[in-house]
Amino acid sequence: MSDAVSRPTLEAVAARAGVSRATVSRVVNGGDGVREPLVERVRRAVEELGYVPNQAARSLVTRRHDAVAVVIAEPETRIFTDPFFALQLRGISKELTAHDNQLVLLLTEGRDDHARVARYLAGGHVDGALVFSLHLDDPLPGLIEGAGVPTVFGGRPGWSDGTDSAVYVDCDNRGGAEDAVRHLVGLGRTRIAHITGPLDQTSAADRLQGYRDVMGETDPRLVVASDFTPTGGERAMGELLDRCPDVDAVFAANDLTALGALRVLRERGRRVPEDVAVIGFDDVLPVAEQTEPPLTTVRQDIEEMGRLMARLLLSTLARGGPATGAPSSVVLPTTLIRRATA
Amino acid sequence: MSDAVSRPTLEAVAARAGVSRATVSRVVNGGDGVREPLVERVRRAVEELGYVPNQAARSLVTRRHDAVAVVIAEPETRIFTDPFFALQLRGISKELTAHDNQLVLLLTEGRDDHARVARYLAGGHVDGALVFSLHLDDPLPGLIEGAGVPTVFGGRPGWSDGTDSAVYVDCDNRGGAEDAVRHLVGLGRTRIAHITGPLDQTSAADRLQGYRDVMGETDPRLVVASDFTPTGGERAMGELLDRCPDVDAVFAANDLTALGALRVLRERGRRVPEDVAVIGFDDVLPVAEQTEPPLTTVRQDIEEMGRLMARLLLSTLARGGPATGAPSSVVLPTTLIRRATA
DNA sequence: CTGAAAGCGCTAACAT
DNA sequence: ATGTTAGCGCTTTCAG
Repeated sequence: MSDAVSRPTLEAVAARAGVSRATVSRVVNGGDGVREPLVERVRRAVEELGYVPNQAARSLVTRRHDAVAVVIAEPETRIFTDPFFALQLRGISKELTAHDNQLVLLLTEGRDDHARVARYLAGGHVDGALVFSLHLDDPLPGLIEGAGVPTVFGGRPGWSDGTDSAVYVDCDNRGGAEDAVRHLVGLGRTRIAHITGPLDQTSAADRLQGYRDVMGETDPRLVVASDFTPTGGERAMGELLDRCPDVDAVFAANDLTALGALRVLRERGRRVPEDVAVIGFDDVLPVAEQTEPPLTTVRQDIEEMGRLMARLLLSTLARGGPATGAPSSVVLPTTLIRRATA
Repeated sequence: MSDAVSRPTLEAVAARAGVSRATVSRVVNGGDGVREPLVERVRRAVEELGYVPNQAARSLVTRRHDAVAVVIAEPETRIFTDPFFALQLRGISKELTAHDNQLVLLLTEGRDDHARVARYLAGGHVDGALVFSLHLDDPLPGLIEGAGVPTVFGGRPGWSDGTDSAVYVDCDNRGGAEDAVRHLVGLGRTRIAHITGPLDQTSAADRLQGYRDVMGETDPRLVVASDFTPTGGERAMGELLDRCPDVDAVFAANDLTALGALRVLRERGRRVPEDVAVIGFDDVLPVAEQTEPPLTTVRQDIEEMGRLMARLLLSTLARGGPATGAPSSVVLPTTLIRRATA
């Protein structure tokens, strides 16, 4: 009820414990250099008064907030279809929590929101930022750079300038794609198609590159662009069947796309994997395990990537700025998970 | 880069504009009671220096943070399967953003995290809280009550004491369920089953109640408990078919459950809706529109519920505490969306 | 309408 | 090892 008024201050605790504010502060912040009996007395006073430090006052002097922003700049509705973000968020949340940091979520709905986000980051409300889903033409990285906030990106950023300086966590999209396609080749398939993701994202572009690495020059009609969604996958698969009725394998850019593709294949009476083998990417369990038949896919450890991003950022912050031997980007390996579709 | 050091202060702006700190503060906070020429001068100084107010310093004196916590206490993995939370988050985010408030996300993974959340809320880091997914035996509401932070709940809380005081936003689960079942009855179905959600959540309990309202006394074997997940829906549908092979309609507690049920029905060779009609609940588009056949379901406006929760909380905060004519809970209507399964 | 001054609650030198 | 003191950057009376 009437709380704000009555919150005890350091002063109050000090009075109660019969010590100075400084001593209480020391105890509250770890208790180093304070003798045991005093520590004990202060602890009790804190307990009795239900003292909780005022974060604003603390931040004002330490210039730290123990909070990091998570910026999700997905203009489209993918966030709401793909468990990807939720998983990543969970990893981030776990890691931040373990280090007593708070997660400030910044969702952007479009260009208009970019300025707001930039302003917020520049405002020094948070110690750092974790940024997702950049597209090639995204103005956000520039704005963030300008804000001067330590940042780790989720997925390799695609813009050209200053690429080296950007720290990111990604999975080996290209290598994973190569594995997938090689597997298809090993199965004896010869008309192997690829349904891409949005090619203005590096993850999609890299997977396409992996496909090309293995396939070399192929019938260009075997590559059809899509957008990481089930509906997009359906449309693309439809086109594919129309253009190349003899297709005998499909590497879909992600599991959701594969889901759509499977649906169309079934509708059109193609047996999977007998007539057409299918491989996805991500291994988002609720999707991949539940398709019919269960999806063979390239697994990336999404939650771990989230955790890693947070860890990287926190370690950067701990070193006091990106200057001191900044940690570098991490690219995690992928694994091909064989289920029933290939 | 080296930013924190160089961030200009009110003082700097004041100096540049040739006025006092107080005047700058007034202008920055709306400019009431400052004459136009001065306002203009100050604005320019702010612009030129790129001044951004220090939130910590401001909070220290105003005792406001312009931030609210969103607590998602979903012990299970539902968050990562069901677009429900993402949609709600989006609604909340939009509303908060519109009022210059920040969203602090608190994800809890289990009982251990409860204390942490309670401590955080009690710590006065945020002005209020939006809390989700309470189960009947959840200790969180009590802890939150204790923290003395204005709170709005997502979904009717189920615990018995002090229920009246809790403000929540929910949809008319019972009424929606009644509509669904009545529709099934109108279709001439007589063996209408219900696959429930987790009955320790009021949303699931209320939907079951709605089913009972219409069905009255029925074969108890027609009601089978589940958990809002596709896998749960599969299992439940399987049991149902074993126990009551003559079932001719199913009202599933949510769309994901319906998804699982549809899968099993297809596997077992039952035609939908000819042999068995199916209705879901939620109308989460990516799910409901994409089932085979498209799902008839009870729609609730999830994003709007999120927006409403935020609006309610903010208005409470604006009035300066829950005391002054606190806004009361809101229950939104539902609509039956007829697609192909019933 | 504007300025001067007093803190908000805390940490971090600096003394002791 | 503990206490004293000086702010962190801002808002808000209170004078003028």
